Amino acid sequence: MSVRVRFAPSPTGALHIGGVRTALFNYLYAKKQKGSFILRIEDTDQRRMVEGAEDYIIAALKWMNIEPDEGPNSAGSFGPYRQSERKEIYEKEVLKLISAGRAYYAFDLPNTLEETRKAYEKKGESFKYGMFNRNTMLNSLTLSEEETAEKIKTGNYVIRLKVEKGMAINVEDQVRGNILVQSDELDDKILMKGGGMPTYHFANVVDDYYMKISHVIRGEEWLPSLPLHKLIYDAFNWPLPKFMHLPLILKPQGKGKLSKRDGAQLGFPVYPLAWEKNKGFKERGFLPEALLNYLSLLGWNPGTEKEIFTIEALIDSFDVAKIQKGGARFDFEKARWINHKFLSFTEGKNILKRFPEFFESGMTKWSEKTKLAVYELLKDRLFLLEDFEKQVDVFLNDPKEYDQKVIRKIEKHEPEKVLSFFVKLLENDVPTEFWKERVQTWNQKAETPFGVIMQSLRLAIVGDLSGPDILKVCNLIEKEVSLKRLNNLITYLNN
RNA sequence: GGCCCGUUCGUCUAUCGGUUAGGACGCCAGGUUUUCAUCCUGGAAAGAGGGGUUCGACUCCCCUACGGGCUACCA
Repeated sequence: MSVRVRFAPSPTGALHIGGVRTALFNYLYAKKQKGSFILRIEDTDQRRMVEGAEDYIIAALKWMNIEPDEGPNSAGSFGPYRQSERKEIYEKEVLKLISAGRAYYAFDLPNTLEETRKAYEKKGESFKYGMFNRNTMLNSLTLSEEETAEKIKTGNYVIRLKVEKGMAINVEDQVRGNILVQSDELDDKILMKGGGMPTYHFANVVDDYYMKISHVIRGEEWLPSLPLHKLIYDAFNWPLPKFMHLPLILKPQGKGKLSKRDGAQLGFPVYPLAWEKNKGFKERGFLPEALLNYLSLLGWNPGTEKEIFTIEALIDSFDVAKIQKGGARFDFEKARWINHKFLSFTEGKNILKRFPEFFESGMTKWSEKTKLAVYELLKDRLFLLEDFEKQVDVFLNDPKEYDQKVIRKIEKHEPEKVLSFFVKLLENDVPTEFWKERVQTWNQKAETPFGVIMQSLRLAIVGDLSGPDILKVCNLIEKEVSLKRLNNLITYLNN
């Protein structure tokens, strides 16, 4: 049997980092097993739908290059891939359950149930619609056939799974092993909501069956409903797929799972692409392959000490047995470091071509050759592509102020003379590669420490003691700019 | 509250009964560099607690604690 996995997000907002990780693990498993990766849109809650969310999900997967083999925008013969377009299937299937006595109609009003629930809570108990009270509720088990038929006609009903008493439900999770739950703990979950839409649980099982899903890889938040899902499979007499529940991605600090808020508060992205006012990993300058590399390490490890992986290497190394059980905290620093690694071994040419948006402002007049030379000079200093903007500033703008500590340091060594010396070199068009030896000849008696000479130059060009090789910088900026900056500092020192 | 899942350096993790408990991020120190960053070398840093099982437990079992998830006509 061929491996078919699915990523099944709800279009209730942007895909966040946890969803991306789930998609990634599905993708890796599918590719590793030479199977298919399917995208299914779980849009059964029409009220929570967010416009643009589905497009966002598809665009995000595309950016990360983990594109589905089947899905609403892809090929595939198991469609439609949106649950809202599969209503007839669920209706047809749920009827089978009713005639088999495994499900029943229920007519209790939502607010009545709500009140009951609240009343129970007040007493410190919890209300479960199910085996212990279904005989006292308004449903096709308590009403006569005529009454039931009458109520069904109004359309105001839900369909509930009839959970049998006293069963031990045993389900296997590939990551966690056997999970045992007593059916008495379960309630009669709604399968079909009023209005004819299925609930997640029902649609999920039906679709996974129809789409011949072989492995369900999803977040740990679904683990508690696994026994319920098994009951639904059993009610149909369908074989179960294999299940793998992934550990959750937790906040970097504090309690709970990573949420959208954490990103805004702690200054890191939680979305692959920009969403609303939030920058995504893309806009911050992550290479998608670096993001995936980092995410792959949250809840999985290769079992070796290697931790930098191309996507191909990831597919090759991926192993379900190495999936972690405990939740993993998100660590932005490490994500940045991995991006830095990718930047350092990816050819500058490719970076410039793939991410032109980071190499535009102020640089438009530069030739491609200059851009590349500047990038190569700066790349070791970059962790995110967005860092480039700050780093490139020295090439674009004259220093606005001078580091006073450096002024004090060079003051006693006649910096004007040093600076004038460099002015002369420039005026005579001496190539920068000869500057060092010219300095030495000029300063033969070593009256001025070499460090001070270079620092004077750096101060004039940069404004402080930071940045890449100052001679290389001088080599790349125009002669006039260097002259202007040298003269600026001379003027400044004279005043 | 109930049910389920989990717990090794601050963080991500290796260890599948016998190790000086390894690696990585971050941190600290040193080196390289005209400076900063990169880079290189080194360092500090961990088995939640208590019971068992065993010649021997981080590893297996139980209890406790802590953390997390679920408990909707949301997914």
